[in-house]
Amino acid sequence: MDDLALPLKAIADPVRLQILEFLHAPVASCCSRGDGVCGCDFEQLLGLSQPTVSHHMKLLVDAGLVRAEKRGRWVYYDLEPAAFAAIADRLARFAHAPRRVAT
Amino acid sequence: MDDLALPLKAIADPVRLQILEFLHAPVASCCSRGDGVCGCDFEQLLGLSQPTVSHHMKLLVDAGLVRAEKRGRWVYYDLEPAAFAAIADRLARFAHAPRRVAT
DNA sequence: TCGATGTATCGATGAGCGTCTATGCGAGTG
DNA sequence: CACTCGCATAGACGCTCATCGATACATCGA
Repeated sequence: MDDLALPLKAIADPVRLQILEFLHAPVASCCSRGDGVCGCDFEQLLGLSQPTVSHHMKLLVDAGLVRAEKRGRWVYYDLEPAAFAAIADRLARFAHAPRRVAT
Repeated sequence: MDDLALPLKAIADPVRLQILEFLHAPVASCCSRGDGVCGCDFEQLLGLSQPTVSHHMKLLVDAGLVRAEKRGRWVYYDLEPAAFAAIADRLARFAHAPRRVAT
């Protein structure tokens, strides 16, 4: 119920949605390797400053939606599929309404 | 992509999540009838003022998540199952990552 | 060891949002 | 018709958040 608000708030932002889309299907990258996306790519992709990108990444990681792995000087990001599956399930419940009015 | 932000922002709030939960499985109501929930019920359920409740309802309706039907003096609210199914599908995509890095 | 580079943190600022009180509108009820 | 009641709107206040520049930290290469 309430724990849904945290990850949903993290997703409910155009910038972070774009980040998730890119993590889901990455395109060109300066130092990505196929098993993760380098953080420096987002700076150019989103047209935002580096601190802002770092801020959004922290939110996504704290919400459990994205996994961050530090490899040497870079940080590689990847989606956390289980988190999205859980949220999707919770929302799908509203699509199958029991609609019984108790007294 | 971006059209997801609007409904997600509407859901990503503890108060509105509680409203959705109640619409999904209503309990006691002063004037509900089984095919919708009277707006006056939320005021007491949420412990918020009437204008605040009206504000949240407007957000949910504008996001296409809730349907409002005016019957006489009251307004009855109901979930819009298709909207939640669509959002759940979009989020479920992130749980099934293609993970192909194009150049 | 020193400089370069990627990232995180700090402080400030401006916009957006949730909440309230006060008020207006519409529809029943006496 | 006048009054009541449910709901919507307007304006204001406080808080959160997205964003930036400046700076600190960490790691790699020369």
